[in-house]
Amino acid sequence: MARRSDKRERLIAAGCEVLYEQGLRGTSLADIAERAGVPLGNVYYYFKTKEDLARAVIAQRRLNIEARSADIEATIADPRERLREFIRRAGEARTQVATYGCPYGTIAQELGKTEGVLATEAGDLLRVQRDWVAAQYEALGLPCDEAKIRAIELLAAMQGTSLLTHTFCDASIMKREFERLDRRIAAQSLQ
Amino acid sequence: MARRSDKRERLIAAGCEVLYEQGLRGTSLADIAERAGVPLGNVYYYFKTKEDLARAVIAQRRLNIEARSADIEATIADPRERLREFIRRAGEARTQVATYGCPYGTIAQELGKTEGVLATEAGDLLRVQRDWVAAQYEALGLPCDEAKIRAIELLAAMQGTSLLTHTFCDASIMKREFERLDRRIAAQSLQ
DNA sequence: GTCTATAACTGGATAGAC
DNA sequence: GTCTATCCAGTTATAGAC
Repeated sequence: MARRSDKRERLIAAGCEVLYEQGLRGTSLADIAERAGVPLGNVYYYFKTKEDLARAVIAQRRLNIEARSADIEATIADPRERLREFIRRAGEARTQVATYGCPYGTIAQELGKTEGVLATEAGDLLRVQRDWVAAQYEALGLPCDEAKIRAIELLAAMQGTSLLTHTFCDASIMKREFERLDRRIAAQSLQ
Repeated sequence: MARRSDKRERLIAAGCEVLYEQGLRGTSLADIAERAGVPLGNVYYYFKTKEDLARAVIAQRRLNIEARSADIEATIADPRERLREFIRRAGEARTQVATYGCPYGTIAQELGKTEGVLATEAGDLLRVQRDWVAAQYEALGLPCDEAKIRAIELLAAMQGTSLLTHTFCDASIMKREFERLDRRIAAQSLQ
């Protein structure tokens, strides 16, 4: 009867967690199956290959990013305040970041090295954020090129801070630097 | 007669390359042995385990960092100019960074996720750079705490830029952002 | 649709000849 | 010291019973 089950969703959710914690190469399908409470062999009914599951996990992460952006857009009208909220929300994850790194940056970096196909989709996780940030800068009156440059500058600061926060296992780094970024945005003149 | 051979050095050199290109988890001992021109089984005469070889590779990277710092110190007296030279030299690798990421940041991030023992030693690659940069800021008259904060801020900008350069495979990002950092240092007032 | 058993393969590590 | 052959554990993936 092709009755529905939530196994597929559970596998994706578990995959999100474990891939974040251990990276793709450090994770076996058995790890994911166990976390999801699904027998190993059953995974292949829902996903043709490990790469296929990874792709679904990345797609889910992307949906999360887009949902967050949409939520900020729906509740805040001023582009500058939107950027500040974007920074503030990212900064909330600092305890997790200190343990596992940025969920988007770490996967983009790991997969960017070798996994040809997945590299692009993982990179999109940063690309969509760059585009959204750039759109806010444009809305603030910057020309398209300059907006994109500023977006990269902001994302780079966030990603680099996350990397050091992770490497030094020190959430206070992220707290301080993200507050600095917030102040910079608040005060920034956009000639 | 225990005659010397350069096999150990070749293995470390090959390991430096391959680990940078593929990450630790993406690299087999066979990969390294092949690149070094050493039979697989022979690797174990020089290194007890794969982790042991990785540790030697990281130690080599650290020596490279320290040699570069020492060289800058020996040729440039002014701390501000030393920092600018530090940024300039790092920026020279931008083509490689666009392909494989920062050799220090990527390994720190990968090993920081799971490898307990190696994580610390990989993290040291960034720690020694932070300390050296902080020492230059101190020499410029900043108190110890503030110098450390500025060092983290600078390294974060460099690391984040490297990550985006890698993810977007675009060396021009690194060129532009590192030049910006250089100008910022040159103009920075240190009250 | 679900699950067990297992095939096929990869990769770290060792034994032992030379 | 050097190298070949091989063991063994873990992992992806499949076959086939239920």
